[in-house]
Amino acid sequence: MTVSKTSEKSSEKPADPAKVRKDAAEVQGQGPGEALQLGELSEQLGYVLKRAQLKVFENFLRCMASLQLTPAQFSVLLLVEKNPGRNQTEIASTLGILRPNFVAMLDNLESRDLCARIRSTNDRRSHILVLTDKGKAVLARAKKLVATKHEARLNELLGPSNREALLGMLSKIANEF
Amino acid sequence: MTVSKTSEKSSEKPADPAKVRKDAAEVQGQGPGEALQLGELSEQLGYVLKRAQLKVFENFLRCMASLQLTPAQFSVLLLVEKNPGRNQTEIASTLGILRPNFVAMLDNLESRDLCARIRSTNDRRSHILVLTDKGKAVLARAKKLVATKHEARLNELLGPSNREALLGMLSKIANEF
DNA sequence: TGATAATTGTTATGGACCATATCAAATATC
DNA sequence: GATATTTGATATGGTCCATAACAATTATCA
Repeated sequence: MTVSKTSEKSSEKPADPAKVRKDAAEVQGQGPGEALQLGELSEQLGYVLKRAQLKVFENFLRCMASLQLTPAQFSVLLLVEKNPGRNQTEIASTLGILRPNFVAMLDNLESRDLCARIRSTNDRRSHILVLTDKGKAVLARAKKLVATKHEARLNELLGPSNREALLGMLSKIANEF
Repeated sequence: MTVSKTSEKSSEKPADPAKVRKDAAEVQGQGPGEALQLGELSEQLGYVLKRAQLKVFENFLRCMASLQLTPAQFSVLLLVEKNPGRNQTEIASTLGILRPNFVAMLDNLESRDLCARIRSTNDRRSHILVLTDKGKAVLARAKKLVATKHEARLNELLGPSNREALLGMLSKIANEF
């Protein structure tokens, strides 16, 4: 990749490899040799938020290992249980899942006999979604696992009132940001 | 996909399509026709956390549109500025980025003349990372944008003390969960 | 010393997730 | 009844994440 020395749009000096090597030389073998300084990174909301989310999902997956449910799948089952008789578009869109991507997800859940697509009699284009008996049973077990292993862990880490405050602030961000 | 009716491992009744259709019939055209009920979903930490994170990243990208910096790229620049003279493995690992995936990221930043790889004189296997002058300038502008547009938005939404509390709880989750 | 192991940056590759365009069937609109 | 819209589905491409493998270099240690 050849970069013209004078084609930079801005008025800044062009990159000077010699200068960069000189700067780097002053820093060779510097640093305490061990832990890096996070610096302002630990004050960036996005950074901390992302890392917390990864940890929470990781823990969720561990808690659900016996049921083989991902967070997304769990949310689909919860939503279908609460809103039976809705079609794919409605369920997918309220979860922020695009319809094309929802197809494979439902194929998976249906192949495991957790939920079912039924052709609507009102509108024969759409598929009504319902939980199967097995789906209801699995979801019930999943809820118990989440409550006793996952959310309980949160409570012992933050305390119930902090956990409630955290949820409130995150909801506010999710809805009003 | 043919599913044997009797091959289920569990002792539950096999899937009964007629039963499922009957259950679905009771629910055809049900629901208020409009908004779905989120139900327990809005109490699931993982769900709210993920949605908040998406919103925050989305806002971050809008604020940084003029500089074309993603959250991940911003974090790399911040960390290299704070810890000059470290190699790729060190920077990548403290950010939770796997070394193979860090290569393309650095190719990008280097091609834009924001940072540079310098062969270390101590260990000729490793590449020392430093910001270029342009990289330092861009990062300075990025910090200002983040502070005035991004984090300021958070403050006006939550208030400074809540924002601080939120950061503390998220850090706790990220580090101790 | 010299043979072997470990590390660094890199490439290749595959999976998961996300987004867009497009399609046939069914329905809505006019 | 012609046209437009909606629904589920397929194909496809992009991004991010994870693993295996490789050459160059350095560390280990017999």
